[in-house]
Amino acid sequence: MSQALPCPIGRPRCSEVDRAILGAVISLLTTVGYHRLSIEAVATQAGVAKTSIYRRYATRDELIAAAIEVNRPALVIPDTGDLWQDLDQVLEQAAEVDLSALGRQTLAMMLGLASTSPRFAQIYWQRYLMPRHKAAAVILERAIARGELSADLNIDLIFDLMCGLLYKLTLFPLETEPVEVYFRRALEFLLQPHYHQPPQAVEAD
Amino acid sequence: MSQALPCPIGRPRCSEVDRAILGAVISLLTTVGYHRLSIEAVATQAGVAKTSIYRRYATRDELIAAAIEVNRPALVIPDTGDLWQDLDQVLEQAAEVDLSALGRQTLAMMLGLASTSPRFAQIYWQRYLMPRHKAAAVILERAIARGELSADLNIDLIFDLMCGLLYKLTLFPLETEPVEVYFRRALEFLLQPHYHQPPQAVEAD
Amino acid sequence: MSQALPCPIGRPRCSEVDRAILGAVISLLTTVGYHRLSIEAVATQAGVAKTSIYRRYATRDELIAAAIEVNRPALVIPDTGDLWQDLDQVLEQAAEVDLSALGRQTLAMMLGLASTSPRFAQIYWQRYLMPRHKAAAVILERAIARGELSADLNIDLIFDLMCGLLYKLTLFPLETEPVEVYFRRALEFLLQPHYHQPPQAVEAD
Amino acid sequence: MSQALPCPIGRPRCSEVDRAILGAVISLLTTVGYHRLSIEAVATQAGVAKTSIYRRYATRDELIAAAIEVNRPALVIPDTGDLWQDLDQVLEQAAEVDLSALGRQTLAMMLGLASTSPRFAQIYWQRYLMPRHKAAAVILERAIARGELSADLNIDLIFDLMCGLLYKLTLFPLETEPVEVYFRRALEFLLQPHYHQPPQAVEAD
DNA sequence: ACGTAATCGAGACGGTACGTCCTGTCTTCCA
DNA sequence: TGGAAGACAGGACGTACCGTCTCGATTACGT
Repeated sequence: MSQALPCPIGRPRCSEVDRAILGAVISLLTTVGYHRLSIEAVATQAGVAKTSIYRRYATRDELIAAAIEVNRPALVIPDTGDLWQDLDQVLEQAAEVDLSALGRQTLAMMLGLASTSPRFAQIYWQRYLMPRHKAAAVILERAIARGELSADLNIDLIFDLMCGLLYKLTLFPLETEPVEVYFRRALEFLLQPHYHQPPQAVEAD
Repeated sequence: MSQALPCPIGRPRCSEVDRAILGAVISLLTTVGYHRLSIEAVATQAGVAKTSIYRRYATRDELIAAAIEVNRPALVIPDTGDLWQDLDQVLEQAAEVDLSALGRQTLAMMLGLASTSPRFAQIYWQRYLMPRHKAAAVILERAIARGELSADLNIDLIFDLMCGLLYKLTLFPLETEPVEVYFRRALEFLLQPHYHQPPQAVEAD
Repeated sequence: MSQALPCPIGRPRCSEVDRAILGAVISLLTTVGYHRLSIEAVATQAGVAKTSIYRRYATRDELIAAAIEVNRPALVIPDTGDLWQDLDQVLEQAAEVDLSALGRQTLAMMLGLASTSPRFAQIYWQRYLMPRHKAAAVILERAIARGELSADLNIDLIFDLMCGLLYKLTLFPLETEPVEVYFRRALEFLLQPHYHQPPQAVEAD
Repeated sequence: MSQALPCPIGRPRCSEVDRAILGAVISLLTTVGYHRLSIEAVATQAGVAKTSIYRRYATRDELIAAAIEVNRPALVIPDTGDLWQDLDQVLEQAAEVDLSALGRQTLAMMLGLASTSPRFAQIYWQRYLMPRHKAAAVILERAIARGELSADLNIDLIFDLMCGLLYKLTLFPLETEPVEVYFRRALEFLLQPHYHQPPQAVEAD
């Protein structure tokens, strides 16, 4: 839409300001959290006028969405040729992203906002969930193609279950064992009924 | 502990006021939602002085927690003698509770607050999760005792997965089919490996 | 009115409480001042229930009036036989009373309240001003009788002038010299035209 | 000092708001009086946000001081060439100012606040007292220069006495005669010892 | 070189809600 | 009945942000 109108008459926006704003948002998100993040504080911390924020973002949520958007990590779909090597790499990425301080803040925030604000839910859905869903599908379908998994696998259901598990563990962290281990066990449990004939592979643990 | 000391010196609190406050909170939660619920509005709607609210609850969150606490539905653990009859009753209860307007509001709120406020997380954990976890355990263990399921069932994992699924579907409602149906399918999928026809399979671990 | 009804059915009032209240008022008057004196604070400091204060005094001003009433210093009218010895004793008394911490507080308070509250003005008038006016009249009339002053002296005017001077100096303290000295000079100036050497001047009026 | 820097960065203050605020203060002072004047009421009556008041004035007293400051009447020093014509004009001005409803309110307030708040005392001293003191000095010195009064006149003392008398009569109004008459008699009494040789001028009354 | 037009800082403005403090009344138990 | 304790409705406090606005100063671009 409106293909980046190339004739921006008037003084162009200072990209320094852009960066300062989003940086301040990230900084404040990790320190005071979503609820206590005020635009006034962002302006102060960024050394920027309030007007410069309101000019760019219509609402507080839009501002925050933009901030976490630029900090969104790249998603790499592994292709090692082996199901579990692929999955382990995915789990590793997830651990990096979702279990950092900012990552947990972000995720928790998303959970809180998704229901309230359809707009937020949509952003999260498009930017986070869809790509990961697609990545999961790619990996699993490759495994099916290789004959590692049976074709009757319900990818959607498994994705939803793992995704929900991430939410559950984000809100109520485990105390007994590292999250990554628990995650892997869950994944093994979910995939186990679908291993193909060479059943001896099941022992892998 | 401190068994409700029965000699509360001074004028006793008016229970009418208690009810008015919590009622107003519930009412406002369903209308304007968590974020826009102001204590001022609660006081007005309840026909009560602001001080009477602050006297009872130290923070807004405590107030809201109390309000949804009293509106918490009773949890009934079914015992029909049949696994799937029990499970269907549980699912039905969950549908009633979690998919009503207030239920979804509440759940979404909890998700959003649990990470922010440890206090909230704890309340939710103790009041909601623990009882349901226990209920699930009871039902499944009865089924195991009856020989319907194999004993190597990982109840915790299955509970976490279902619980997470609830979160996922709360945040991102399905459009393809009713939630209850999807839930049931998930449950079937998770329990399927544990059906107990060939008793000799039990040793596998 | 209602001459101290001697049949106080029920439990008699605890005079300990009376004293505690008035003491707390005086204490708070000198520390936080009139404006910031709250009944709540009086109750706390006196170790007394708010009710016990309201039962005794209808308004805050009444309470304060009562407190400074009991602390009112006795007025002694000197009679040395010499005009200036009498006056010096009066000035000394005034210095003690009006220039102490509590005295200045009280006086300033009275000045501030007299205009606002007719009731306060009346109390001050009756309890403070009238007695002092009378004392002044007694002293000066004795001097006239002794022939030290001429009889055409306008006592009222001189009293008003000295009284006003007290107010003025209370509000705007002198920096150049001690108040007592200034007062004495004022008095000398006011009485000077009335010294009585040539007795034939008396007829002028 | 700091000569009114003419480059006030940021949006300039709306002078309309200034006027509305101070107007409301004056209005409320005359109606409800000093003690019951609430900032909330000022904001409401002025049709202005509370913040706009707090932005300008740090305390309630500062606000009130500013309000009566702008309503301060101009002081005109008469110069008729005759002592008593000058004095009568001054008395007339004083009567107008100090005996109006607002004038009495103001004066009473000043008396009450001067002791409590040094700030208030200073304002009153600089804005009210000093100018009037100077005016008195000018008039009396002119009279001395013209030979109407003797040079040994203690202007400060006479000013203090008259000033104090004003306070006294403000607090305790006369009932026997108009204030102006009493004032004039006091002035005559104070100046009488200083009339110069042509003693026949004394009869002026 | 000069107007046009947008950006940026600073901060005023009308608002809403906050959480605290105090008021004066009341209700309850204990002595 | 008096007194201690404290709940209650209500009012104002002073503060923090909200989102909008009005400024002067700056920075580009097309004449």
